[in-house]
Amino acid sequence: MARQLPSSLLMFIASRAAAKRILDALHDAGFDDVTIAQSRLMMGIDPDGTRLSVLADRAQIAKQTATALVDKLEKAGYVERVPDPSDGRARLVRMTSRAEAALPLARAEEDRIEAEWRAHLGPELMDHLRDALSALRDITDPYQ
Amino acid sequence: MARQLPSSLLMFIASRAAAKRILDALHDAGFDDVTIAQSRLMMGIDPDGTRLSVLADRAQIAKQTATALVDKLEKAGYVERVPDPSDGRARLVRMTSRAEAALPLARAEEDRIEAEWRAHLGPELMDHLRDALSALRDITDPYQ
DNA sequence: CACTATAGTTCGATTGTGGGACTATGAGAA
DNA sequence: TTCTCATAGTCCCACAATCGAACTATAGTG
Repeated sequence: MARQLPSSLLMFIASRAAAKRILDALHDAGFDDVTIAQSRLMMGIDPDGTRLSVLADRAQIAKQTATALVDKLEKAGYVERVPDPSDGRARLVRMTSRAEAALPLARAEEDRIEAEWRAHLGPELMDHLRDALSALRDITDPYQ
Repeated sequence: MARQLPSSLLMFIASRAAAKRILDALHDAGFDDVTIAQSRLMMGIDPDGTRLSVLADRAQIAKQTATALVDKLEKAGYVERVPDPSDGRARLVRMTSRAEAALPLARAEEDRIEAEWRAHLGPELMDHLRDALSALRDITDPYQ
């Protein structure tokens, strides 16, 4: 009998499948120049814009990496950098209308996945899953 | 009120935290030249060795990528390539004693994480989590 | 003012990734 | 047998992601 796969690996498998589906949905809708890492960073942007270092923290990447990702997102027209009025050193990364057009598609695909999972597991087990994952965040997410 | 994070993102957060801990444990034990992608590939190797294309399927990467990863693992002394007696085209990727020395450490850290999660969630919720994740694998893992 | 901390960028190197083309071997059909 | 096609793996090449280190500009503090 094979060894039980660790929970973390099972999570990895499921989360990768979901990420791939969301990215495919975006690509199919014409947003075909965005990558997984870029979309992950973009999901951290607040409506009024967010500093790059905050985005880096949220995505748990170095700020040099965030700079590179924002460079590409900016070149592709998804975000723009505007001065931060409250601090001359900082700039706010803000979504453009292009990103705001893509966002509902990503959310819709997320919701679709969530619904499929609920249908597969049944409502009760799915609720347990969400409870467990939310609780785990306390001890696995340093930047919640 | 903030939007609920999708389950898949919560899974991503937790699985990344676990992967990082396992990798750190290996590094601390002197296996400091292995990377996450490499260890992920290595976990797919059967005791008697596994073909490269099978490893690529299991890790869901292209076989060129698997070739590159095996090259590095081989150079670092974790795996070796031996001819496949049943097919002259194929070769079997096999763990060396170095990899077999690292494996229990990785498993121990996995078990430790699993135990901590269980302690944090309580046994009942943890069981529900495992049930849900195992069931989800049916619809998210193309190579189970 | 001087000193230190912070926000962001640039440079350079490495890893991971896959498309395309290629070689060698196996398998099956004529 | 020979021809044809499929498969296993590799090589070449380009690009994305990543981060350490060093740097510039601005802020804050005594």
